[in-house]
Amino acid sequence: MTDKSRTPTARAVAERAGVSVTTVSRVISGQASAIPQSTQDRVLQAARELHYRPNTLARALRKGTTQSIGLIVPDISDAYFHQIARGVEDVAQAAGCVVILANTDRIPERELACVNLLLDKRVDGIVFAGGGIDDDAHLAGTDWGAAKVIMVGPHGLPFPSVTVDNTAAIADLVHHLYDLGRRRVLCLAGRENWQITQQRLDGYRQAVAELGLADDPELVVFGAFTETAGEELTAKALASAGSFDAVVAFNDYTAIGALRAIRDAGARVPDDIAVVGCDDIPVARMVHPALTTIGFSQYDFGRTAAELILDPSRVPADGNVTFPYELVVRESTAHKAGA
Amino acid sequence: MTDKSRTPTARAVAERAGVSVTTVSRVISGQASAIPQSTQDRVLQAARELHYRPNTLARALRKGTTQSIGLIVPDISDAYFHQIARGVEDVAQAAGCVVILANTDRIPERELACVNLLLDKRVDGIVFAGGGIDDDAHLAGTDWGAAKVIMVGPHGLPFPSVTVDNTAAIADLVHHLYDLGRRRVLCLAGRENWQITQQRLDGYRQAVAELGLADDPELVVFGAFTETAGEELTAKALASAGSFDAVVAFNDYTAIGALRAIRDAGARVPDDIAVVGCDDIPVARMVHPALTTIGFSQYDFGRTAAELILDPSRVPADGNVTFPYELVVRESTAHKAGA
DNA sequence: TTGTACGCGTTATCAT
DNA sequence: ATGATAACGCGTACAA
Repeated sequence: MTDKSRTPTARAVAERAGVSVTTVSRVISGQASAIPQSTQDRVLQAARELHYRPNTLARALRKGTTQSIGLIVPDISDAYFHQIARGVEDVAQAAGCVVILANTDRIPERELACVNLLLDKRVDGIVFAGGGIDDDAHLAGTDWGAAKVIMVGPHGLPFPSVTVDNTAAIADLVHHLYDLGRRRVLCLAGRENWQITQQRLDGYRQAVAELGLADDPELVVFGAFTETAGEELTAKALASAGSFDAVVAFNDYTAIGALRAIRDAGARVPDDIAVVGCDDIPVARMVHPALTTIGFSQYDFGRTAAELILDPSRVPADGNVTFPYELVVRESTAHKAGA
Repeated sequence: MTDKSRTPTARAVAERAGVSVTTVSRVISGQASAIPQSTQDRVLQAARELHYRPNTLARALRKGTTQSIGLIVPDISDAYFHQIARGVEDVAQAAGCVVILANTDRIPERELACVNLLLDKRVDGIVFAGGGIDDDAHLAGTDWGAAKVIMVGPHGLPFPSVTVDNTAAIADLVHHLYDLGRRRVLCLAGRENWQITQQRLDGYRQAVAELGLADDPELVVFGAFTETAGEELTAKALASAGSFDAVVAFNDYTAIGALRAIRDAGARVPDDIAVVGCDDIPVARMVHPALTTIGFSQYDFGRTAAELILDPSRVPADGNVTFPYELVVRESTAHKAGA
């Protein structure tokens, strides 16, 4: 009576099929090259009857691979990141892998804690999305073990990454505004210590210099990538800073906040003030006026990152995959009223 | 020279500290009730020097608990579900657990595959979100092993669930439309074989009967919970069905699609046609006109589901946690023009 | 073609 | 207060 009604093991299947556990293992895991069909059938039959499911924990312990990918994001409820998550999960699921999700809120301590948690779970790889904070020193001392790591966005770690040319993208946005007759562009730039902010800020500054736009320090303000932050920063700028005829936000949520602040102040978009965002998350085209922004596929970011983890040989020599982006013009930009 | 530069094990720590692995295990996992501080310090010191991290796989194999929660959703890139995901992950992370994510697209075969994948990973529990399909027969034969399961939304399985009163919620919506003078209400009802659709449809039908509203079969149409489906169904109804002066969509995305179709047809919301959605996802208040809808906290759904998994003793006797909802009135509903 | 036996890294049971 | 040893369930040399 070994039947303690526990979940069946390979041993149980072996007994029932009248073979050894070795044979069971071989049949189940497909290395049955030299096992006659009759034996295989008997094993599979027994396995089916017992509802046998191999214990992936034991297998992982033995083989050193867990068939799992960790996904670290600032916030899964941010549209930018759940598109990435979907891409990672689609690729993983198709490969029989599982995705472990962790949110950091862009807090360095939490980033480190999440990395360690995932590493403890012996994930085969980690997709780290969101871009680096300062120089990512808080993660520099980490022993990543055998885990493959792919970064999504700019960062300060020696791992391959998947990105777009953030600097050029923002520069294009500013050129677009210039072409519409705008000369004073308020910049809602994200947090100053985010690498994504620094890259995009480079684009803003390059374009401002190149086009001879107003270069007023008061026109560059920092804050979170949220609607609330965008609204507050814009309201404050509207009240205190010199006037401006355009807003470039480094994030669509922030731009949507700006839209609201401008409307609440009684000004019109785009007639008085043009507004552009960045990332083209799905809401960008649902708001009113629909948002002009920079579009690229976050879903493909996720897919590609996961594919590189599953097959590191596909990582390009320089360690970077750069995706194209496009300027998506909608209702929130147009020629300046009376110009 | 046992140093093969592999990741250090308890054995390595034991040798360095001059104790046995048993002692190491006790100190590391906190069962050190009877071990003198001096010994503990030596072990902890050695562990720190070697950057020792216990192998959670081995621990899980031995203890039968993985400190992980599976989360099954139709689509993580749907706002409804990523709020839930955030709730689950917040609770899990605080408890030192990890969340494994799986998308099903509401396809029965994928639901089953995801369940099995998670069960193979020996998750301690599964949060199954999205509501049942037909009677959930495709999952009925599953051996859930030791996993605790919590359903989010209506379903056909013998597990506790977290929900709102979907029937009453939709009925309230229809009453609201009635109060505004609307008498012919188009119903965009989700897929006919979803349990969430059936519950909400009950609410629509009850209200229609009670209020004596137009009870035209053509006014009830079925389709996915997407903006596209909402747009197409509404456009078709606008062209073929008798006229209507209101739309009740069982999902905000669907309602947003309706908004677009109505605008494209040259009619005005809410003057000609009032539109309501359900769920109050963040976009609902960002679109124009802002959407009247039923609000409740998906985030709390997620938190609660995770808490019930971590502490099953908190499951109520009847197995159900029902959250309150509220009618959120915005710009998409108002008294009928000329009424 | 199939089986025996060991090890993956931990924790629990019994000793001492 | 501490240690030896046997599991947990599987994969894989090595034998036969």
